[in-house]
Amino acid sequence: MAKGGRYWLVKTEPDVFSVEDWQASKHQTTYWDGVRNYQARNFIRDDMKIGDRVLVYHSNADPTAIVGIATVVKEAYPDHTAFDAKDPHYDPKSDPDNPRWMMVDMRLDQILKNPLTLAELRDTPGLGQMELLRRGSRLSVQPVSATEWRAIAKLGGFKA
DNA sequence: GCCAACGTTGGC
DNA sequence: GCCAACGTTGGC
Repeated sequence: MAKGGRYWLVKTEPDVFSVEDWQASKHQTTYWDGVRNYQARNFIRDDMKIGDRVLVYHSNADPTAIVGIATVVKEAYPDHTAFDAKDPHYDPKSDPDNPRWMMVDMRLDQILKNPLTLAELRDTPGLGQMELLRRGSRLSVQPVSATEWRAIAKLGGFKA
């Protein structure tokens, strides 16, 4: 893994694709489709690199929590689900010759034994600046600082 | 370029 | 299920 890699957090709704679903997938690897927000797309397209580490967050869940950690294993390529009229994330404005939406592949490394709930994260000193905790934050792919990553690793009992 | 209307996200 | 916050669309 490249040193100096970046850290990220991605959201998923467990009713749609849970960390358990992910673990059951081949080689614990999946493509991260369905991102339909330009800011998140830009992170995927421009900044996510092989070896970057990723926090996996369950949104619209009970409880909402960081539930796992993952690693980027393939860099940005077109999100083909945008071209599929039957796909829930279909976007007729994404032209296959000039794709609007991108995705990366990620491998799930670990499901946390103790999920870190949103409430718990809010109570953790040093995480005040985290994008996830910002009021009204909706970014589904967001950067995490090295400091935040270390604090969360300590809380979650995984190696930073 | 402004901004109202609309659709979506996501915590609670 | 509610609803606040947000992003996008489209009329002007």
